[in-house]
Amino acid sequence: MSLPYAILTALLEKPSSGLELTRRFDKSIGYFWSATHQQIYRELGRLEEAGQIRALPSPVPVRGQRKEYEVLPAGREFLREWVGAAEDPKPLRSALLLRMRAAAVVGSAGLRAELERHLALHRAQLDEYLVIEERDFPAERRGSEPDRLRHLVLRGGIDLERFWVEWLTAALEELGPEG
Amino acid sequence: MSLPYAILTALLEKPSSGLELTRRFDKSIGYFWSATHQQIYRELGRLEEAGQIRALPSPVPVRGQRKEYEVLPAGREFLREWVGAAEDPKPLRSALLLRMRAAAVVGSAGLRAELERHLALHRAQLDEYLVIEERDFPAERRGSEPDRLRHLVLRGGIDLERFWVEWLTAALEELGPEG
DNA sequence: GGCGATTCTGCAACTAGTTGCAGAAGGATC
DNA sequence: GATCCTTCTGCAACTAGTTGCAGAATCGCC
Repeated sequence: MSLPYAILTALLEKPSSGLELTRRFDKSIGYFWSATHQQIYRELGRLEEAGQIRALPSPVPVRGQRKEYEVLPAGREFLREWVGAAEDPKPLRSALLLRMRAAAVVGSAGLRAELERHLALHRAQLDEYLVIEERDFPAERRGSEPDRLRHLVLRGGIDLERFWVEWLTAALEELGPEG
Repeated sequence: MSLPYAILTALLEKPSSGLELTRRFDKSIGYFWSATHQQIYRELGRLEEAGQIRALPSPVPVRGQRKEYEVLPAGREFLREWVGAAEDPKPLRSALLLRMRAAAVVGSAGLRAELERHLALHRAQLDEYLVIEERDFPAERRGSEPDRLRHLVLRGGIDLERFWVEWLTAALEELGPEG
């Protein structure tokens, strides 16, 4: 649903082949909209079909050969329209909150270890974000408008991870040593 | 993926028919794992098939007639195991953060109104949660273990909404009056 | 220059979630 | 007692996302 827009954004930031995109979806843009290489290849096909991107001319267009894509004006316009479009937030789906609720009914046996594991994962992700922030958005320099927007996005990621770290910490405290 | 567990939890809290479950998924348990009536009916069928729930005996088992389901011991055990199982957090997918990133590339025209709309929605959800908290978890009373876990879940919802309210407020400030 | 590992692209088949619609039951109204 | 509206259940068809695998190109190594 948002995948085509994610791909257009990524390609505008830098024209890429399918695999390059896949790698960039493992970090950077993928922090906020993840995708597998399969989804990406399929969507590249659709976007090309729709005339929103094109493969840079290459000698032999055969299977197994890398194709670099760039965004066409129609694709840029398509993305521009989406930025201002109305689209309701998707309802929350959190397996972890759900599990806690299940634990209230059938008991919290074994939950503690799992919460600790998630806590470690979220702490790691938070650290990763903080490194990126320090590298790309140093405190002193007040960047351009695009820079400030990108920083805002990263800030969102950071505060979301902080939320999870805090919630998990509180949950572990509440569970006590046995849970 | 988590839907069967959500349904088992809901049915353990109270045996219900498909439609009752659907209504409860529009609030309460559905705040953390939403589902449409279609998903619910299909999953009820599967769970019954698998011997984890059963329809309470009714005179005429025909189409169009309400069926009330209850959880069988196998279903309770199935849920209990899931509570302690290892399951990685799903990567984040936020269309809103993605859009902000797209705005950094193609401009933020029209985005402001959308952010304001989302802000209002998140504020409303937050208020809803706060009313529930006051009703079900008054400050003075320190509840039982299950109560405390349920409160923790609600707290998660509350703090997530607070996060969005704060992020959206910061984003609107950053965008300035034109965006 | 032949061989094996890796890179890059993609097909096929699957599960999860969504949307549109429709039929049966039962109550409300005249 | 016929008609209409609502409730409840469910089928069918769709879109989105995931998983497993496989073929072609390329690169490193001997």
